[in-house]
Amino acid sequence: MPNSVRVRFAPSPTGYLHVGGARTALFNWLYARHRGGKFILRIEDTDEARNTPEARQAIFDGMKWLGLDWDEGPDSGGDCGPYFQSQRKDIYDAYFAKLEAAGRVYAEENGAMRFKFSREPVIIPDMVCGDVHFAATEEPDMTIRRPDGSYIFHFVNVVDDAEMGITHVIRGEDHLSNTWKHIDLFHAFGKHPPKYAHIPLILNPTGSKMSKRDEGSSIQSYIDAGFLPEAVFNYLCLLGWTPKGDAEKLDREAIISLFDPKEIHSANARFDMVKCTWFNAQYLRALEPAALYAAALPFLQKERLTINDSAIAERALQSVKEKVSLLAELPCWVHYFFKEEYTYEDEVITKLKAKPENPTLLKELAADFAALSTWDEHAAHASVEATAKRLSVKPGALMPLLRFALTGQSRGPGVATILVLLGKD
RNA sequence: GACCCCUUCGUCUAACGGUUAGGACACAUCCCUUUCACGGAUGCGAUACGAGUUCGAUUCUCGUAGGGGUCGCCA
Repeated sequence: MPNSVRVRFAPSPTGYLHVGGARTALFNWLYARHRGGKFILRIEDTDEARNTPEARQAIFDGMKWLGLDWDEGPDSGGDCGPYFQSQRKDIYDAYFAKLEAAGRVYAEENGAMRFKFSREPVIIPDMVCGDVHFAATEEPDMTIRRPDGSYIFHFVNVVDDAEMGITHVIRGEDHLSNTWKHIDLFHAFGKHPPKYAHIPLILNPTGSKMSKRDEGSSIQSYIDAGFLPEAVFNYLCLLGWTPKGDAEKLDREAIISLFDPKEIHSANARFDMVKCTWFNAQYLRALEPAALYAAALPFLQKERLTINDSAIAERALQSVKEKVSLLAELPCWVHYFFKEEYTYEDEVITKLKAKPENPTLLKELAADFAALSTWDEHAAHASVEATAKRLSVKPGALMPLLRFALTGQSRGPGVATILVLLGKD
């Protein structure tokens, strides 16, 4: 059976890609993929004064990073283009003419054009909120065209949804109060409105709408902090929707098959960076060595660490991956594997100086290491224990000492692992 | 102000009208352990308030309070 679901994400390129917008895109994308329908990206750039190329790029980059590919839209083409509203003036003019012919518009003194509301009660059947009733409005008629001939959001949004054959509008609940205006317009065009699903908003930890200043509001900030896209994808899905069953960590395919917009909650959710970070730690640990290396490499390079041996780097990263939550934390856990000069933590210096016998102990360890014919973790570990026995000290006294001397840090991977990766010399 | 949406542990949430109200994150304690972590175990912790319907309400209805949103020649 041919599937006719067509959904869209329609951001306006006036800032960064916001988490709220990203989740709206995500839910639309999930619904399209779940139903085998089409996901369309449309750029709502009718407000020339506020649009920027950077913002437009941030939308593309953010969506690609999250893996939200669009079937129709910029770079993808499609039968309903162009997908930039700034390039669709002819279509809007034609639709405007229909309204004019029907006597539904009139001019202001300065040339702005208003749409005459039908002023009838409206019921919005919403997949999330149920039937939402609005009494006949007493608001003033709405402006749909500026004096310069450019069109306003409500008008272009409806025209494009009609023109592009959008079947389901999944968008933030902040649009619910305006939806009756859109339905009024659909009727004026002689079209059936699409099905609506108004999804809850993402709130900051204080409980108000996420704004630019809030941590995690920009998708770019996740990229910079070293989040994995699949972790953010997973976490965002769980804000306002719960899949059947107990599992929370679900991959893309599982979520696609489980997703059902009827299960979307109607209450707003607060953003929790701690839990989002926890998801990232989970995904990080599940990474294969090669994948971890690939993901971490840009962060290592950013700290100017030069990798001569990628096999060693893979193993080094592997040895600390369960100690961190974000990729950006990795460099300071592994930097001593990649450079000769590194600073010692104050705490470490203090401890090394605390016991005068330390230099002697280290020399004894080195002597025993030198006698080894094989150099692997097992041999290194056994050697340390033998040294301890020979000197009548606890291995537990030697291990931290070695770590301090070799890494300058008080924490890290197992000492034997460090020894092997660093090399016998 | 008018209208719209919403209200279960601190947070995200589960629960055909019948459960000791479940899980996850966080937090605390313990175990594991050369460090830091991971992992395992245990604990802490909620139905906003008030009525009504019902044998029985987290669940249905109404009211109150609180939170959020919309009322632009922004989107």
